Amino acid sequence: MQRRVVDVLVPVAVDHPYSYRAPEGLELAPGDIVNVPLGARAATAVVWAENPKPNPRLDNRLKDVEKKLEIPPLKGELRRFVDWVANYTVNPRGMVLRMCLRMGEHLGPERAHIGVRLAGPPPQRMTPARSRVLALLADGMVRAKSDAARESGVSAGVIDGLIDEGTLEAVALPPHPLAEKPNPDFAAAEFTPDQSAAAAALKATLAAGGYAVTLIDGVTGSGKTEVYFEAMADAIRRRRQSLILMPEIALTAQFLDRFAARFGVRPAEWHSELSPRRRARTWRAVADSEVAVVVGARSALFLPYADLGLIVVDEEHDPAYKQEDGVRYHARDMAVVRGHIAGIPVILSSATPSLETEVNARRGRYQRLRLPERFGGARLPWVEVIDLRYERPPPGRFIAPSLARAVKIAIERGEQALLFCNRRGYAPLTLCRACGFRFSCPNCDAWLVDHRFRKQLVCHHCGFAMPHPPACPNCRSQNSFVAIGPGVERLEEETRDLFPQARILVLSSDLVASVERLRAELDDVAQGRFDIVIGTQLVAKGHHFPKLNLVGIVDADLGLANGDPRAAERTFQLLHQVVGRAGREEGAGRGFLQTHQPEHPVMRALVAQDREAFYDAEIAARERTRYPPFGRLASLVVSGPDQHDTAAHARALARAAPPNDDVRILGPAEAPLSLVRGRHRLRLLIKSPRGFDLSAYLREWLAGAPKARGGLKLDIDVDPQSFL
DNA sequence: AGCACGCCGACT
DNA sequence: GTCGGCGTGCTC
Repeated sequence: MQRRVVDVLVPVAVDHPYSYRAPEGLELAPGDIVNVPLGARAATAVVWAENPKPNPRLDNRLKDVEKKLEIPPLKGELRRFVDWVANYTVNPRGMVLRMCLRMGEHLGPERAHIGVRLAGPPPQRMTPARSRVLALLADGMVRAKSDAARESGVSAGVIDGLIDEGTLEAVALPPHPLAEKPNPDFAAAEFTPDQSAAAAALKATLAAGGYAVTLIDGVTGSGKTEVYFEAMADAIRRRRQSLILMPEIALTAQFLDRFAARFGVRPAEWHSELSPRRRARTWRAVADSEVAVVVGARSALFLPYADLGLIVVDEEHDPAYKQEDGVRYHARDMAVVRGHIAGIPVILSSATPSLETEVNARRGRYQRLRLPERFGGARLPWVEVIDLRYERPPPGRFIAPSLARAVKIAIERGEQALLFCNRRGYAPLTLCRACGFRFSCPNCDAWLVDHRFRKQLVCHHCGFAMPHPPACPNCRSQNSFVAIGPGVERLEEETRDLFPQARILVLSSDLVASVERLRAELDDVAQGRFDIVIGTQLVAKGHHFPKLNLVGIVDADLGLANGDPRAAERTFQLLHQVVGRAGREEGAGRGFLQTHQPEHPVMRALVAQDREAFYDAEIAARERTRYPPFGRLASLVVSGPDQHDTAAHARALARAAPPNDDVRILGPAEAPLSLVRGRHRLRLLIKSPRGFDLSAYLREWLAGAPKARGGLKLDIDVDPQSFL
């Protein structure tokens, strides 16, 4: 007897779907989510295709689909996206599918919420706790059991007791929705003429329908968000879903409030810190069209939207959009792909677009909407350079006198100052004054960073930590250690010394106890409860601090030192963003850049506020060197515990590369971090012309290359963003 | 990614 | 003699 066979993509590291028999009476179509036996276990997987003539060689090995889940099927749109991402990033399709199915194993029936209401005579024995409950419920209304307990200050046991006595009645509550429907007309925004024009253009793009990419190119504080909210309002009116991608969802409390101010309710959130239950509910609600707007981190791209109508990528230039482990993908680029596949508009928003996006806008592939002015007439900060070659901070100090004076004036005026230093800890290097010994990580090719708050020397790459030893491990000298270079903790010390009266807050990811705590601290800053904030790049991201009028960049050269082709672009974007924190509301902001190279194009562009000149120069340089977006790159990193084995494998890999006139292979060479977590790393860089199918080339190469085994590992990164 | 199978060191 | 370490390979 012949039974129907379907090809099912399983969420494991295989590229091709497996064939399963459909049990009698089970209708299966592509996209259906099923349970299948897989080896010794069961897996939740997705029917990828019908299979009218299954491979006869598999005949006796075919297993049955166990069951079809009562979940909306994955749309063809999402399945094509999975195929596309897997192919492009050179990953097994199963691993990409797995990202779509990350809803946890909590998709069972919703846990019933129980409510209680007054339903019978008072209990035989009355107690103070019981009377408080009865007083609360005297109005006869239904309350959730947990609410009733909390509001009357009793434990849940008291409520249960009253239910047993028949005084209260338990009633099933309908599950409360994850997110209320946003109201597109809840609050009309007040717009500048530029904003109105941009919003109108976006609405026209939406009305025209179909795929289109629009760049909202507006200075910090110009109200880009409110502009794309108008497009979103239209999407809501059309009853289609919207996705807003954010680089770091944990820090977006203010954003959620702005959304609520415009639409009356908060949007659904999607990020890694959701509890399993909430994750499952959100996933399901997105698939069921119960959620109209999702604000999420990059993984939200892989949600099973019932009817996605608009994608927004906020701060599209942000490096956090690049997923650096597992399936390596760039969420901005994949958002554009998803928009293309779904045939819907994509909005990219930035004050400092990525070079890729800038080039696409200049070529007219993307529509550009400019918002050149700050909302409410606020001016962009005035930026000046402090040339550290001439104006030196005192020995062992990092704040130049003129910056210190500016901070003093700012806090005397009751304004806030931000000192930016993109280095966690106290000092990036500790050495022995007597013998020159430097503390380095035993597992990595990196210095140990002095963290005085934790009282440890810490490796930022592997987490290795050790207490400060009393004497130099090399020469036994006592008290001979010197801290070299600044970190935020050291700046705090210096700042407390300079401004003993000031209220100072240090914001650094390693000092953040929890997301909630961070949100509270950011709120404290916004409320003016601190005078000086010292922070790493944590402070660069979209927070609105009304009283902040002064920004000092302590080490503007920091990001320029490494040999990364994107170093200048990154530094420009980061410093621009940080400086843009100043003067968003009151008065005119000022920014100071402490630098040893004031003539560097990045510094010049920031001081002259001449972004175009910077892009012109950077685009010309990329064009000359054939770096992205004028050529393509992939990186293959071979790593392993033994240096010689690793190097031998990297060389063997290089020898196996198919000859191709379009492709240049550089290396293997020691990767910039040649040792991480005890693993030696060698890198091959593959350069090709724009438009060349690097993914196909890599697949062909790897199919004929020796496999990495014996502790060796190969990491493939198509379009690498960071060279570290 | 799991999970089983398999081949080498320290234990009841 | 077995228990268990994790390296290797397969999953329709």
